[in-house]
Amino acid sequence: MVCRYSTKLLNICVASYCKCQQMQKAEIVIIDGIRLGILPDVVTYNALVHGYCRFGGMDAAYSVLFRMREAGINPNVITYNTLIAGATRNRSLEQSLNLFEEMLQSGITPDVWSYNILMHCFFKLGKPDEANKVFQNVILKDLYPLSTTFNTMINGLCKNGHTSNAIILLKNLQRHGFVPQLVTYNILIDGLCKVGRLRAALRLLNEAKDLGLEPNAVTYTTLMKSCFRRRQYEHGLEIFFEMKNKGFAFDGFAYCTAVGAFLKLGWFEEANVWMARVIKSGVGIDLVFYNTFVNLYCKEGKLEAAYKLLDEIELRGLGCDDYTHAIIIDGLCRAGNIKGARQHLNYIYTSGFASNLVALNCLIDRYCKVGQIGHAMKLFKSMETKDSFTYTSLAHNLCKEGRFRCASKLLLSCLRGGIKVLKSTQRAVIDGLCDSGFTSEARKLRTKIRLAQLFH
DNA sequence: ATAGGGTTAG
Repeated sequence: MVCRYSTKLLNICVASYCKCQQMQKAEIVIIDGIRLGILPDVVTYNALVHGYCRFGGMDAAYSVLFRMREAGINPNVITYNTLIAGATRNRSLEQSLNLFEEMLQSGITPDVWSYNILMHCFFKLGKPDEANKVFQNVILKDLYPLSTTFNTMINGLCKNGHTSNAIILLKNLQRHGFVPQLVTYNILIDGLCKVGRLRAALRLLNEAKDLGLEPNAVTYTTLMKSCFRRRQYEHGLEIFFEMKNKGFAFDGFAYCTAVGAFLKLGWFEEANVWMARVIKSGVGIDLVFYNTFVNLYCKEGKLEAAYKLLDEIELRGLGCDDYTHAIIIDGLCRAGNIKGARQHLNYIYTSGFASNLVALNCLIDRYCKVGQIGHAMKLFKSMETKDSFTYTSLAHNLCKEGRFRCASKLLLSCLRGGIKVLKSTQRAVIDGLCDSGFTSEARKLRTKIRLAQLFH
């Protein structure tokens, strides 16, 4: 009895250390406990698995699974749920599916949470149909869906480009007695903002307020980000300071959003001040925060400092991601070191990274800006996927050189790929064609752009 | 433990 009680205390200790990124201290507490005769149980190991999934990477989490089996403790459904969710969070989606299979084969019966996590994983894989199958399965089985189950569905639909269906689902659920929570509203407000349906988003915000739900930090960050996306910086910053005045506990999300805006505006002093405040405030320093910091150094031209941060990211076991590398390659390009940028690109390819569209776009843009359009075109032709950024960079710079017919051809292939062309790019090419006497070509291009928009 | 944050063109 005494021993059970002690294990409970141990678990509280371990869980709280794991929560605040102090994995080493959590391990020390466990060792001290064993020395005193207090043995860790499933709950202890589950807390460790959870901590490592968040802060130490999946390999560290798997090693806990190994350790607990060695100690004669069997993983339970919570262990697997934590691992599956962790793999999903760490972008190892295939591993999540394998783990689910492994759980079934170990004779562990999945619970509602397992299915929620599985749904979430399918949505992240871009397979809404598979997620929906799981959803139907939960409803048909004798498992009671939780409000989280519905929120996961609504969120997944929004993230997979089916925001309208998400709204329809909400209305249907409401007819069956589902009471949306603030989370539900936050999900839909963000979804609507991202597809540009601002008025609908504000309607939902008011609906939430009418139900007595007070907007929280998530709501504010969502609205702030939506302003920055539309380049309404003043309005976005107003929301940022309103958050502060209302006494919301600032977290990394709000800070990174605001600093991102400062960088876009070129307000480096402001960005530095806020980054210092974040570090002082003691909020968890995660990969997104690091990436924001790397971006700040790159934009200031402090590449040495940026590289030091990359080392720190790896040292902490967070692992640089596509964002980090795109930011550093852009930084090298801006510093005029295209050779270094290409070397870094080769380096990430040999480290097992897939092709990085944003980094390639940065290189193309830089080649154009230094007048090496030939190099830009060569890179362009080697790319399997392109986006609006790729075409915009090339088209504008071709125009600058007076090569309007070439730019026109490019826009047409862009339209064929179903990629939108910015109004300013259209104008640059069409006006250029007109001014250099290719009036009929200009007319043809305009017609084709309009036709493409009709079918969009 | 379902929601918000970080990269590129004009």
